[in-house]
Amino acid sequence: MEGPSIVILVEELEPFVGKKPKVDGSAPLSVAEWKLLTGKCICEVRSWGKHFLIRFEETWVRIHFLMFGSYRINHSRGRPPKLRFRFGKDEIEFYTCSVKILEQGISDYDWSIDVMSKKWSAGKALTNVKKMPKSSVCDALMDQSIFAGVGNIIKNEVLFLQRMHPERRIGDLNTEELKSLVRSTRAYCKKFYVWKKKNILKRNWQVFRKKTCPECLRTLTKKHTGIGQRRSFYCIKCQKK
DNA sequence: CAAATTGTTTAGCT
DNA sequence: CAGCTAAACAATTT
Repeated sequence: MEGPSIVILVEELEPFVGKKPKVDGSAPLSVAEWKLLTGKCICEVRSWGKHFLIRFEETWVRIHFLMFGSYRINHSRGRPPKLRFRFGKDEIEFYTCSVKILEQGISDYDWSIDVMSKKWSAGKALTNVKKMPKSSVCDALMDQSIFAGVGNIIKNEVLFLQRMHPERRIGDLNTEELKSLVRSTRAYCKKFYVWKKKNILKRNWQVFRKKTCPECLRTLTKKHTGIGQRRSFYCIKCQKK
């Protein structure tokens, strides 16, 4: 689940803000931690990168969906959720996710690196990315301390839009190329959000899980790239090293 | 149906 | 100690 999807989740939960759910689930929280959520109302929901954040009065909860996480609103999967909120006839279930109580709240979050945030800063992204000249662009884009919210789909699509090879080194790019990469990443995240909401995300994928380059019709290369060894789909002709 | 995967954390090694 | 690697986790989709 990538950043834009979490923003959509926030919107879907807005109608429940101010309400007091019955809370349960199989998440491994201590008795004391469960107690922090029971009988409390949801005061606020927000996102930071791939983190979904819920404030129960004085307590912040962080849900991270990792690779396989999902959620359902009034449409249970019929297996035990990690976390469940029930409001009268409405229920929300979160599956296969990590659930954490944030002891020190959300004061440590830097909103300026969240690609979906109003406070996002292109300048900061540029400064941060320049600090890792030895890294491949594919790793830089996936670095959550620089581009919080960017995942493997966004990485692949942005690199194709930039006609940039995933294994190019940050240090080999000039400032204009880096600026363009940073801006394109933000822009694509916004598109991802719009397309996902309209349910037309997949049909807009250019290279992710695709076989042929939409530009030259050559067969795309499929390779695990970078330190992260995440799958990259790219065209060796259109995306030069 | 086997394989791949919208991801991160932690332990343990060099 | 910095930096890397393997392992663990987990369930749907292709």
